Amino acid sequence: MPDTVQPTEVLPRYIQLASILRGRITSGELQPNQLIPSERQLEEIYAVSRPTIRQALDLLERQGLVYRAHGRGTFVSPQKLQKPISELTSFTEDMKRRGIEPGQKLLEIGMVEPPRDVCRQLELAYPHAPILRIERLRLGDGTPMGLQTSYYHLPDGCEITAADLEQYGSIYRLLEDKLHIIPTEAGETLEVTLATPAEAVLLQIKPGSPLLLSERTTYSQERRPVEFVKILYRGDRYTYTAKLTR
Amino acid sequence: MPDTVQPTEVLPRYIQLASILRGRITSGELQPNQLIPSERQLEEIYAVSRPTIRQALDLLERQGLVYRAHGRGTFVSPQKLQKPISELTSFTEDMKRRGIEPGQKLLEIGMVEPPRDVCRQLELAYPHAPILRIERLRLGDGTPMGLQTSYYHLPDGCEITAADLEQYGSIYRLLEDKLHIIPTEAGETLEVTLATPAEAVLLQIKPGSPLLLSERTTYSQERRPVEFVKILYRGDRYTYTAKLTR
DNA sequence: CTATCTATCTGGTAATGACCACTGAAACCG
DNA sequence: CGGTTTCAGTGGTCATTACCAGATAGATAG
Repeated sequence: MPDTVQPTEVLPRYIQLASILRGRITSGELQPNQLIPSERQLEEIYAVSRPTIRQALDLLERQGLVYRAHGRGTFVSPQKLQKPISELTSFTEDMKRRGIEPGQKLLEIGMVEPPRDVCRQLELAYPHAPILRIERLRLGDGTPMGLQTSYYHLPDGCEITAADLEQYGSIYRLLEDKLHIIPTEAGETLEVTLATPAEAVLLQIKPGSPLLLSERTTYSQERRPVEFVKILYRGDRYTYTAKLTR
Repeated sequence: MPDTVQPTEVLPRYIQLASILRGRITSGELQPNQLIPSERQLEEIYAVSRPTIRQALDLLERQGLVYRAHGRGTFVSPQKLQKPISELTSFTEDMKRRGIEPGQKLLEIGMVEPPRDVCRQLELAYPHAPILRIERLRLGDGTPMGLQTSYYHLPDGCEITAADLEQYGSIYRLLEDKLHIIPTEAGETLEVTLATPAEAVLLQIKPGSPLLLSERTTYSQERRPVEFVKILYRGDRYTYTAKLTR
């Protein structure tokens, strides 16, 4: 990691500067609640203007790495909540962050006529021509964690096959790299249900066991609904975590 | 709502401008996906400089009201997700937003020695001197929705009594107005549990019914843990909603 | 010695000017 | 007519300058 801001770099200076400061924080050089150099000092240290400094600090503040106090200075946040803001992650990323080896078992993939509730979430007319449906068993360290059913409404001409899914590993990576669809926003709801016999078999639990049902609609960068996902998590295995800000 | 930006106002201009634009969007004057005036046009319309315009638009973009496309312009977001970002709300606010009349029944209030898990969340030594504990039954339209146990670690000399709670209605309002503690950040986890006999009686459900257990630690503006809350929601009555962004 | 004032830090807001990168449509050329 | 180039307009980045407002410590007056 360079410790100076290079005008020649492709990345904007404020992002470079944010990376440098983030590094100094996560490395432990700057301790929690420690006062960091003032904006005018940073101006001299890194030879960039104050608006740029402020843009970098805005970024770090939104990421929860620093907090500012008018008249006193800018401080390093206690690392506790330095994690994501309210992150949009895939199951795969989520598991890795918890130190659990993610896995999956493809149960079914194909084109189906979307049911009414799915049409509503994806803002489609009902009935609607078949769209992509994927049903997967999600594994954590080899044992079943959840049962996921996803529907994708893709632009015309786009296709996802089982082979693609195999190759990219993550649907999100596939969406981004191949189809240039970048999920940027999602609405999620969580509620409690009880396992049906069929679900119980797949998840290797008793019928009637409590499950955490997550429903998520994901939107592309143009705010079009792209994906609707239902995941049934085993109540005894899974904890949902979020970070809230005001 | 004034439609010009006044330098004399107490509020910063970029916030005034954001309010004006927000009003034009929520009133329906600006339709979803409609192109709004360019930053240079807004500069003339509202007689403020471009950095101020951009600050206002940054705000609206983070709030999900508009989205920007490099080289094309700024557009109104479809209102679907115009709701809060990932809001830090109290049970009271939450219920009101759903159109349900919130209510509560105070079960117990007093100073107790915090158990180990509470100490850990509030970053206190264990054992620790007694701190404030409040146990309440949360009602929605008069029927039990959840059972809430809260612990507060307040600065020396601060006190909360049952009378205070009655007067202010919301603990958060009390914290802000009386103690000048503004909750700004919280970590929340959600998981599934089953009702114990005691809990079942209070919530008027059968023992063993599935519950949604929410645990939240709230931090003040100085990132000190202030509050630790456990809420057991009735699984058949409550749905948790969140908005995620990347 | 205490309480107040003030100088001077801090971050917050704002204007001005400049250049870059991306987009899309009009103008151009084969 | 069809494909290409050009260019004007958009948001993205950055420097410079200025003043305001909250916080704090040292100077000052009581």
